[in-house]
Amino acid sequence: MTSTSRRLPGNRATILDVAAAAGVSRQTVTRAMNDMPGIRQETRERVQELARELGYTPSRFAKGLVQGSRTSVGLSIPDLTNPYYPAFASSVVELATQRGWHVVMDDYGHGGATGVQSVEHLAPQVDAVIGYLGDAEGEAQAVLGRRPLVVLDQMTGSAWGRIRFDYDHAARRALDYLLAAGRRQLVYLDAGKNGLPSGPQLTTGRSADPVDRAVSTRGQAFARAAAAAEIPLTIIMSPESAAGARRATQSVLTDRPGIDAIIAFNDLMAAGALKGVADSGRTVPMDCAVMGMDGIPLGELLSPELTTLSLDLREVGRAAVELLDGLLSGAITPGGQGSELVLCHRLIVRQSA
Amino acid sequence: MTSTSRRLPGNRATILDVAAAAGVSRQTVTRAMNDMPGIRQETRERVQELARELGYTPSRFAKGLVQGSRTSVGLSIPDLTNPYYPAFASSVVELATQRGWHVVMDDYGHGGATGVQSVEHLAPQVDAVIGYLGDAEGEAQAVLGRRPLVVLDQMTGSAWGRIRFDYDHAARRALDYLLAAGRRQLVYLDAGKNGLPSGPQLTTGRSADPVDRAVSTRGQAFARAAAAAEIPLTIIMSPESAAGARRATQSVLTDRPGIDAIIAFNDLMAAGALKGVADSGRTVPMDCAVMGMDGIPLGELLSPELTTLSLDLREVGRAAVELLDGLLSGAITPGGQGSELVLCHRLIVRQSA
DNA sequence: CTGAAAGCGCTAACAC
DNA sequence: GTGTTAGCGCTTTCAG
Repeated sequence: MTSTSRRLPGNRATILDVAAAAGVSRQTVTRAMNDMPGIRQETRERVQELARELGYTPSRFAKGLVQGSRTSVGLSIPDLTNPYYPAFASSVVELATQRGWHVVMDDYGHGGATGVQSVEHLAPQVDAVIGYLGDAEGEAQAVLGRRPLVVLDQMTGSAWGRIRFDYDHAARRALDYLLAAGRRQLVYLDAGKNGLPSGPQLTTGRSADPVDRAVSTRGQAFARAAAAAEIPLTIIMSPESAAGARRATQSVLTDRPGIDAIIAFNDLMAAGALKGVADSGRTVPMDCAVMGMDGIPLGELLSPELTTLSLDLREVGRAAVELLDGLLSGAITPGGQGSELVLCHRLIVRQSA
Repeated sequence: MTSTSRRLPGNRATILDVAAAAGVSRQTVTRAMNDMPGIRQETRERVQELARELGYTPSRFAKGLVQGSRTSVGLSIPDLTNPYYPAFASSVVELATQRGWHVVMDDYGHGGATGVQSVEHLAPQVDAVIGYLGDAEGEAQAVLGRRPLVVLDQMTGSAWGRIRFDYDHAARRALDYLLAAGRRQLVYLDAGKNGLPSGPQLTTGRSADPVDRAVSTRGQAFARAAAAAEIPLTIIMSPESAAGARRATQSVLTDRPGIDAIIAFNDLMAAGALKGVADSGRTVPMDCAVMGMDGIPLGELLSPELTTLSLDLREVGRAAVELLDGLLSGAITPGGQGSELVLCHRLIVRQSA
């Protein structure tokens, strides 16, 4: 039996085991392990060697308890599979790391979990949460108690920090551009549950009639903008995926051959729409323009390259981290100055529109 | 001064503060907070109310110390910006969550950090690490001591668990396919530092001459396969990005107009190569085939859709998590049965080759 | 139903 | 240089 196989997996060695093995006090072990002064080099090395043999690893809990550890922030994300989120996460992780924070990631979309459940999962482990929680029914801030929560793209709820996007601005920019380019038969390809192949269609415009509840916040902004511009806008629903968008696009193009512009809920769906338009034998942008929303790098790789309402995800990540930083330090108070930010999309014209 | 503003941000309320405020013992507070039996409903509610007002949150360190918390695993990733990694991470997070594990994510690519540094960063916070560490010079397993490390795509080092990819197999499959399709002038577009616009080129094949050190593991596998098939293969280097690959492709196509197939280091670079070929006025796949490697969803969104050596990232994630699970439970021992897995790529023929 | 005591593993402060 | 003491905030065990 070697010294390394002495203990069972669950039975981790403690500082006392090392101290006993080395015939020193636990304090000496601490000094050796943390490269602290006031210990003879020889002792230090002997203790470190023993620690390694015993497989000793300081308990992060005991250490955290006595030292107060680095702050760790939870990052709650609905779907890492949509390139939007990793791009955002990448930025958050980078900036958090710069501040010495740890990031605990939760991708909650898989098991059909909700944003609030994700926060509940993260809560015991973190000092704060940044997240895209969806339109949470539950109260995520309450779960966190006194620890700050920064939510993105959410209107309701009582999160301490909030980052919103000005979809009305984006919709106006998009419509202005498309209209100026002579587009007249516009479709908004929305993300939603009831996305049957020939799903529900809903036309608005030339009036300020309230839009169907199923329509997303983004879709509603476009409906408002269309109404204001007095042009009709057909809203169709599809699952939030490229494949879903492709099918929905094929189907709407069959139903309404005159369509000359499609605005998609996000870039991923726009990529699907691009395919769908091509499937129908049409050319983008000549026969039909396609516009995305998000500004993820993917857009530049498509052919034709995607015209999109871009968000600069590095800036969004920076905004979230800085807002959280302010909340954590007390420089920003919940509901106070700077606790709510509104970011605007920028229209990036490439080839697809 | 309200009761909620009583304490400073750093000065978190402890269980004793709540107990004092409620006029009960700390044990009663514990019972109230954790929904344990043996407490009157009225007392429970009163304590919970007070706790909320004081912004009391149980210290995760104290709790972990006494209870031994959920295992938390570090996920070390070089670059969330390459869609390959989030696809992998997504799978790992999902499966880890199913097991009740937490995932601490570290995207170490930004600040020019190395994989070993990433592990050092993660180490105080986690019970194990899964990671793409690159070809680490340092010894990451040593940093973790007795806690398991599972590395992917790494030949050297003494990680307890290892998942490798059979690049020789992949290279043979690719070359067989391309050769059968009549391709004769092949280029391997490798990822590497010295990727000048008209960077170093290196031709191999018809002999088993050892390949330049700068060439990646993947590139070397292709060089071996080309030598075995006795066909020449030109290896060029480019930065590991779509933009870099695009430039490198343009430049090699100018230098060597006869090229009829490009195999890229990964799908992201293949996307760039697609653009580069188009830039040069050629058509894919007629004039020049393009083949990627990874099998990320992006490939299906490109035009033409990318033919690629695909890996099924959900399976890779599953393999990593299951290997770690075995290591954690002792079912798999370092260096023993099942501690090293080799996964094979599958050729997915779409449109680009 | 509630309280008091003990101790998780570690480090800070002070002895020796 | 090294050891001793105290205590971080919580839950477990055992008394009341």
